[in-house]
Amino acid sequence: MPDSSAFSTKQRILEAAENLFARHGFAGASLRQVTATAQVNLAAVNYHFGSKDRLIEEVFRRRLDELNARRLVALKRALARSKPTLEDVLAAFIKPALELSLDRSGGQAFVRVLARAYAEYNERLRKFLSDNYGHVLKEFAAAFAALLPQLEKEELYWRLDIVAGALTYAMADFGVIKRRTGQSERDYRERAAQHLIRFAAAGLRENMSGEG
Amino acid sequence: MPDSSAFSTKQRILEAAENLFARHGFAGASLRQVTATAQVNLAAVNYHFGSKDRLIEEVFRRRLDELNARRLVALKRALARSKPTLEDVLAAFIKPALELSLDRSGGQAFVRVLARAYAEYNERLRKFLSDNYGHVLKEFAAAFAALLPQLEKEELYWRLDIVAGALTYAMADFGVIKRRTGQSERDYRERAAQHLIRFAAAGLRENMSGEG
DNA sequence: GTCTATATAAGGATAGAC
DNA sequence: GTCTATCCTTATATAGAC
Repeated sequence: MPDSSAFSTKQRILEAAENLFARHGFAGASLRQVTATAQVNLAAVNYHFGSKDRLIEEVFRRRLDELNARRLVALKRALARSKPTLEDVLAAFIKPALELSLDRSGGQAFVRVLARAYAEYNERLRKFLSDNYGHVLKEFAAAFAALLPQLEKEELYWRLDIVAGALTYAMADFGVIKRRTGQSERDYRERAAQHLIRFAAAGLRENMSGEG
Repeated sequence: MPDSSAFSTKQRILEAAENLFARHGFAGASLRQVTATAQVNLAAVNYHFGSKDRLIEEVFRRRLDELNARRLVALKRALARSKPTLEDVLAAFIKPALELSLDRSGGQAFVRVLARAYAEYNERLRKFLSDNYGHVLKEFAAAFAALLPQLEKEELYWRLDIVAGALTYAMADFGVIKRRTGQSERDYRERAAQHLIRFAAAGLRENMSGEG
């Protein structure tokens, strides 16, 4: 019984990998660091995952399957209202990510891993994410399009790209804001989500046909 | 005369490094790849820069010294107007980056390197950037604060964090927007900058004391 | 399913000739 | 300032015992 924890070897590897990928990137974190942190044998990674690339994919799959399922449920609920607003749709996208980031074990690290992925050009990883989760983004884009019918498609996509960048970084908490003393992590992050939603809604609604 | 180009060994290393760091990240791009791409000897990196870490810093310094100098000049000009607007200050920040991204050699790669840096936790790199260029961000923050006096400081910093994320990713062109056929790179990027400015201005102005 | 041991490649860095 | 050759470390991956 070599384990020093109640979790399985596979689980511990995933958790260690998530943390180290968040801190050092995919290329920067080695399997030796991962297995040492997880307190498992080096060979266990290849036994359970086959390769480093497949370990990376599993780090995403473990969280994204549930995250995106929740987003789609929330989107369906939002659109079922009599008068869904932009804020409703934005919240359907953001709040599941907020909840994930508050998850006791590793959620916060994972949103940083997501931000890393956004900046990666690795084709294998991009294809994996696009193949498995691209349909979620498509559904949200359609919902935004329905709520902003006056916008040309190209205009809408511009704005959604901007929103995506803002979301990715804000959720990953790369910024410089200091928490107020005594403010809980949950309060802080809920404020972050509220700010994001209002900010993004204002930008999406802005009428840009007028000149500035 | 082993060079196959008119540029010096040092220049060629910097350009190759910039490109490879943009595509593969700092850990993901090896010095062997860099020197092979630059068509110089492997040992040249250590001779000219001392180490990989210092090469990374020089990749930043080469572009950021000028970029941030231009930003400060533009900011000074914007604030010298009789009634400077949010859009003026945003443009002072964004347009120099736009110009850089249109630079013939490597500017586009560099804005992607910047986006990589944003996601890095590497303490040495963060300290280097903060020590050398932090004062620029402080000046812009002060200008925004003066234009948005009704906002609490924490509120303002929230929004600037969001803007920073949006800018970083949008300038790095990580999104999915397809260029219209026949649209030049310059036209495309100038549209991007205009969108960013209007979007960010709308979000910064939004009155969040009301409930949504 | 987990271990040790190792194959094999690639990494950063340097010594010393030219 | 540039080269070759090499040191030493670290990397991913696997073979085979338990």
